[in-house]
Parts: sequence; C-alpha cells; structure tokens
Amino acid sequence: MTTIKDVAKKAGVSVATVSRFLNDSGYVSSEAAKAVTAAVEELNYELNPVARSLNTKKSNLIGLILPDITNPFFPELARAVEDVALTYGYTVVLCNSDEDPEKEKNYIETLKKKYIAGFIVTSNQLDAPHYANANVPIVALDREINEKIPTVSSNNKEGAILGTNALLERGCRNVLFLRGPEELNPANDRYEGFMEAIQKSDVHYHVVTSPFHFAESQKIVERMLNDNPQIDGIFASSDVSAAGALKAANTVGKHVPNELQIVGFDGVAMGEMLSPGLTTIAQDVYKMGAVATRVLIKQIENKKIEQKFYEVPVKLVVRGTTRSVAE
Amino acid sequence: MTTIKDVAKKAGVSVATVSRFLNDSGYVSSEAAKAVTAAVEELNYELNPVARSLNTKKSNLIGLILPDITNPFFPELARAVEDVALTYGYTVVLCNSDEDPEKEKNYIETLKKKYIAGFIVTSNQLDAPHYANANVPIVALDREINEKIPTVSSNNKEGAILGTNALLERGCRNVLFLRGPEELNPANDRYEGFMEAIQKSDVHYHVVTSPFHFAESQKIVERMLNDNPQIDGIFASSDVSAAGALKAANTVGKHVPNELQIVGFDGVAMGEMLSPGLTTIAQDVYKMGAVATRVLIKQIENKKIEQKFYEVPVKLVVRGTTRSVAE
DNA sequence: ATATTATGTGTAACCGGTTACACATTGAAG
DNA sequence: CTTCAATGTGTAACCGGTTACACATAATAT
Repeated sequence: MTTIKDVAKKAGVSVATVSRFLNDSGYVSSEAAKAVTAAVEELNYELNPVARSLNTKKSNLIGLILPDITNPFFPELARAVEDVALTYGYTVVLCNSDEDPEKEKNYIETLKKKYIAGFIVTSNQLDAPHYANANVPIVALDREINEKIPTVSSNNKEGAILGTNALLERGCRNVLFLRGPEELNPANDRYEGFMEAIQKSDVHYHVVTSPFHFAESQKIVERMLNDNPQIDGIFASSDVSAAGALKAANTVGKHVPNELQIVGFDGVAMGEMLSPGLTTIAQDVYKMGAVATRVLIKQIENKKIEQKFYEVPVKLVVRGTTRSVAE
Repeated sequence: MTTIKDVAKKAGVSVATVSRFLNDSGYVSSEAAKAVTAAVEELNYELNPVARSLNTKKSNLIGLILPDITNPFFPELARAVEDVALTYGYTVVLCNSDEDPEKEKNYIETLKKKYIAGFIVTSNQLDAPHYANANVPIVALDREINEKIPTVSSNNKEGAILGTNALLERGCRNVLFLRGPEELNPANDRYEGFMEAIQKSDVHYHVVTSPFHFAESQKIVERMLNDNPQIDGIFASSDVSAAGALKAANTVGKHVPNELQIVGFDGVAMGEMLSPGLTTIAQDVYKMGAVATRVLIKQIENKKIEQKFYEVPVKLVVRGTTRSVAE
C-alpha cells in the first residue's frame, strides 16, 4: 500500500506539502502541486480514510436509524438517503432500532466512537437525552425529535384534508377514519386534518384507532362494517391499514368502490397491486429521504440551514377504490 | 476523551500491558489485570476503534451489497443481516448497486480502504474480477458468484417443484409458467424445477419470460389469458409477477381461484394483503440473511466453514388463489 | 531602505491504539 | 546447580495521515 510518505518522496517534497495539496489547505506552489499530482498518479496513491479519521475525528459515515427496514415505508427512504449520501461521498450505516431507546442509544454511542459524521433518525423517543446530548449533527425524519433538530416530514395534515375531501367529493355520507397510533406525530397530524375537513361538512363520521398493521386493521374494519352497515367511505391513515380495510370489505361482502370507497395514506408500491388498486395520499418518501440527507450534509459541512422544518408535499393518487367525482 | 495512556497511568502499568489485557493477548498478571479493570471502570474508558483499525487493518464493518433495497425481497434480508451482525458486534453498511458492476466495484474499493471485515453480496456479476480478486471475505446471497465463494440461497428448484405440484394436485390442466429473467440463477433453478414437475405429468403448459415487475407481468398475463383461454393455472416465479397475474385475471374477468389458480414465489408480506390472498412458495428470507451473515463472520474470524453451499428450505403457503386439493 | 505581509515548505509532534523486542523473574527439568 | 521454557512487563516503533510551528523568501507598504 502506498502511503503519503511514498508520494512525498517521489514528488521530492515533504508529507506536509502533500497533505496540504490533497486537502487544499495552506499554501502550495504550482510546481509542488504538479509534482504531487504526478506522483499520486504514478503511484496510484489513495488516501487512507482511517488514518485521516484518527486525526480529524471525522468520517464520512452517516447513520440511518429507523424502526425497522422491513416496514414498507422505509426501504424507499433508505434508498434515497443512500443515493444522496453517495453523491456527496458519504457511506450509510443501517440501524434498525425497533423503537427501542436502548438500541438507539447503543448505535449512537458505537458510531460516535467511529467519528460518524451525522445521523438521520426516525424515532418516537422525542426528547430522549441521547439525541438532545448527542453532540452530533442529526436530522429527524417523518417524526419530530425536538425543536433544535431539523425535521423533514410530509405535509400530513394537508394530505389528510385532501384524502377526506376526496371521499366527500365522491359522495360519501358516512366515513370511517382509521387513525394511527396516538404516540405517532404523523398520525396525529393526519387525524387533525381529517377532523378539520370532516367537520366542515355535515357528513357523519367514526374514528377508530388502528395500528399500521394489516391483519389488525382488517379485523377492526370487519367489526366496524358489521356494526355500522351505513359506512360508505373509509379513510385509513396508512396503506397497510387500507389494505386491511379492503380485505375486510371483501369478506364482509361490500363492493368496493360501489358500496364502499377507500382511501389510504402512504403511496407504497403495494397499493397498485391490490384489486381494485388503492386510491391513496401518496407521500414522496424518496424526496423526504433526499431532502433529509441534504440537510444533514449541510449541517455536517457547517453550512447554514435555511429552515428547521421541511414539509414535503403529498398528492392524491386516484385508483380503483374510489368512484369518479360526482359532477 | 480518555485514552489507553490515561488508563495505563492510573493503573500504574504500561500501555502495552493495558492493550494486552484488553485484547487478551500475551501475558498479564492477575494484579495487573485487576488494576487495569479498576482503572477502565473508574475512567470510563472506551477503546477507540478507529485507532485500532489503523493498526490492525481490520474493522467491524460488514458491507451489504444488493441491487435495490426497494425491491420487496431485500428489506427482510437486510434486517436479518443487521440483526445477526449486531449480536456479533458488527455494523452494516448498506450498498445499493442497481446491478451496476461499476457501483459494486466502487463500493468494494471504498470500503476496503476502511478495512471492511467482509461483504454479503447479491449480484449477477457472477465472475466479475472485483469479487474474485477482492481479497476480502465474501458470502454470496441468493445468487452464486463463483465456486470459491460460499453461497446461501433458497432451495429454488425444490420450491418450484412444490409450487407446480400444488397446481397439479388442485386439478390444473393447462398451466402458464412465468419464468424470471434468464440471467438470474434463481430464476433458472425455478424454471428447472417447473419443467421437471410438469413433464412428469401430462398437463399442457406454456412458458413465458417475464421480469419481476408488476405492471409488465400484468400486461403479459393479460395477453396470454386472452390468447389462451384454456389456461387454468399460473405459476409465477415471483410474488410481484403473481400479483400482476392476479390483477390480469381480474381485468380479463377470470375468477380466481374458480376458473384460474395462481401460485407465486417469494412469500413477501404483500401476498397476504391481496384479495384473494396469494398462495405462494415462501422463502425464508430472514433465515437466508441470518445464515449468510453467520457464514461470513465465521470466515472473518478464520473459523472453518463446513460447506460451500447453504440451501434454505422453502415451503408452500396456501391462501386464497388456489382451491382445496381434490381428494 | 526597512518593516510587514503573503507565500511556500519542512520538521516533528500528534491522533490512540498495537506489537516487536529486550529484559527480568520464576519454576521445572536434567 | 545449571539450563531452559514459561510468565510478565515496559520501551519505543509503527499504523498513515494532519497540522502547529519555525523558518525562508518574495512582494508590498511606509
């Protein structure tokens, strides 16, 4: 392995000069620069990032902490983070936290020892001290951590309004809202949006809490549909729940979209594969990941960040679980 | 930050002794051990992995190279890799290759500079020199790289036989096989399995190549179903294709499973959410990832590996796209 | 003409560990 | 009573970079 010393020798300069040239720090004459360039080329020199890290206490690692990559929301996020990180020369470390604060803390400490450059975090441990005192650049994704940490999320409330109105415009008179877990910020924002939109109308509604879990949601919706046969619209605050609702409609024997219309939230690929295809409020998950990564890298590189909150727009994707709009 | 020197001073020994104690290498008297333990405890000392790496040219990073984490097959794999890696004290770096040899090569080189401990790779670049000459522990996942590299995969052929027979036992007389891309080993193994099983019967069959892509598969199956209305069974070599087939059946107006039975391959979560639920050959993806990781770590730690090939069993999961077996 | 400042370079300390080697002591073998 | 191996420890070189500092020269200011 060729080292900076080899380069220095070959170029006839000192290692300091080589290092200054490579890092574009301090003065380097053009002759020296040329000589070093040539030597680097000739020896095929590549800087050792570990040695550099040891000195600078920096690295180009980014930690991506999320509850579970298996949850269909996250792969696209991870993909975006990785893509953007790569273009800026960073490498992504994957951390599944299972929402466990201990695991999160562990990752943070383990990676800090490696001089990790920063973290992108999806967590509910809103004010956990291991974040507040992490002393490392962090960007919160999807869920807010605290006021000091920049946050990137979808415009959840706006999306919920959009979704609710989609049902209303299509003639629903009795809407069931499947709200997500109360400890999730995005779920709460969606709830707010739903309430705001539905209360502007004179439409009857029900709200039921349901985890973002297929079989659970199915069961809950089956019960609701049996108990309240007048329900003609369901707004689920996740696509997985919406899929459960669709399945429930099938087993209960309600035709979708004729007797019952369904709108989901998330825009995961699976929605398209259902029959009928799932109408949903699609989040631009990729964009969320990309924005978060760019914000993080700005932080890492000490550039100033324009805002503390970044809201990525959502949009209504109309497929088969809703009818066409009444004119 | 407390260093090994601080510990040495506090314990009244040399850094060499501390290091020997911490690494359990060389001789350390019990008094010295006790003193060091106490000093470590008191100073809250934690070893700096970067400094260690620089010396040992080793790290506890594992690279996970896969085409695209967004593909529903991979998140569970990644999860397994991470889980197992964590229990052995390794950290996972996520690398999306898009099947691009350049990207793969890049990752390998970038990470080798960081003294990465090893790679888990899902790639088609079967004999690419960057793997053959990587000079780093590697385990191939799902797809074989070359004879020298341990490989973990599902028992694809066996699975295909299972799936084909499932259709035959349920009375199908005209089966369409959606085979995957020819450059994919697993797809070929599944093809072999299908052929072996179908040719043992006197059932009529068609084989069509179809990418593991929902909309494409749907289109292909629609065409096939229109051209060959006698088709009464479809075996898709991926769940995504099966989902496309199911959708096609819907649009063409074939009732599943009464007029047409469908079996997929993979066992991704989405299968359950379809209506009717997808009967499929489920791979134990988590297990594949876990086994691969354990094999890799064995390699890294220079323990001997029992085998070069690890085949993880698959199983038939019966749901709604098939009828009950004729007695 | 002299004082400053800007430019350019090298030496050596340092980042925080590991380890080769030299040296000392102890116990067992011959 | 030697002799040699096993046990135990410290010094210092080393991993491959970065950078403070000292020093030299050229350019500009006074």
